[in-house]
Amino acid sequence: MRTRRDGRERVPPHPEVGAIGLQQVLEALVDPVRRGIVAELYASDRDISCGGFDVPVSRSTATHHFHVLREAGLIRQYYVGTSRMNALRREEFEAAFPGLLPALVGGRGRA
Amino acid sequence: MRTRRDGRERVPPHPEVGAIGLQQVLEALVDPVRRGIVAELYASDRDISCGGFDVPVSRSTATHHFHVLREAGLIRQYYVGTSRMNALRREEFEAAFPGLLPALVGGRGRA
DNA sequence: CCATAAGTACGATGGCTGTCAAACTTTGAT
DNA sequence: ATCAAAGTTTGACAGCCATCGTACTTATGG
Repeated sequence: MRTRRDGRERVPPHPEVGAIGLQQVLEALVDPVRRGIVAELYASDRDISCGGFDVPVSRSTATHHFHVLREAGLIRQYYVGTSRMNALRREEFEAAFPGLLPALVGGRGRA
Repeated sequence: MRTRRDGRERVPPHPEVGAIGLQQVLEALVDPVRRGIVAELYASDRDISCGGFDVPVSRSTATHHFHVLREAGLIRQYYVGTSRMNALRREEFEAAFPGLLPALVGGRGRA
């Protein structure tokens, strides 16, 4: 279905990575749960549904984290059936913040 | 003087960078005031006293920020007279967290 | 049509932390 | 000896945010 009862789009808008500041990105990635989500996506070559992550929080909290990550330009979300898929915005993000993702969720350096 | 009334050393101990986790580092660098301090040190080729930074907070708050940065292994502090000098632990930190400092306080990428 | 699966939205809550002012300490200069 | 400069420490406070449970929505399968 295209429109919903409350009028909101089912897939919320994604900001352009170029319009996002480093502060917002850091506030997103300082949370270990969110960093874990991004790390899983970074290490994977395919998109992952919200329920497909190994997160130690409730579903509603997980939704909150995905929201923050989306608003920070780190992930793109789209629906497949009832599942919401998450894709890492790799190249866009790397262009805007060079070296940041590798340094934070790449394998090199201390954890 | 070497020992103080309360017995504490005037220069508190500095942790080894190898004993610090990424989580602690990010919690230190997510604060814009602290990131500004580190950015000033990163762009400078000499150490800077606590009062020599351009920070928009009170002295006691600044002290708190320097404390956090020191505990996160980002700076080394030593006294010169009444002034407390701050040195960026550049190489040590780069070895432990490759690329992180340049990505966060280096000039490249979005602010 | 009904049940189930997968998320979302909303309110409430608890803990953390950045902030400041005030009092204090140490050092250096007069 | 005093005084000023530079930081520190402590306590208090306000705002934020991660978390959860509950209720709700949407889509799919029988």
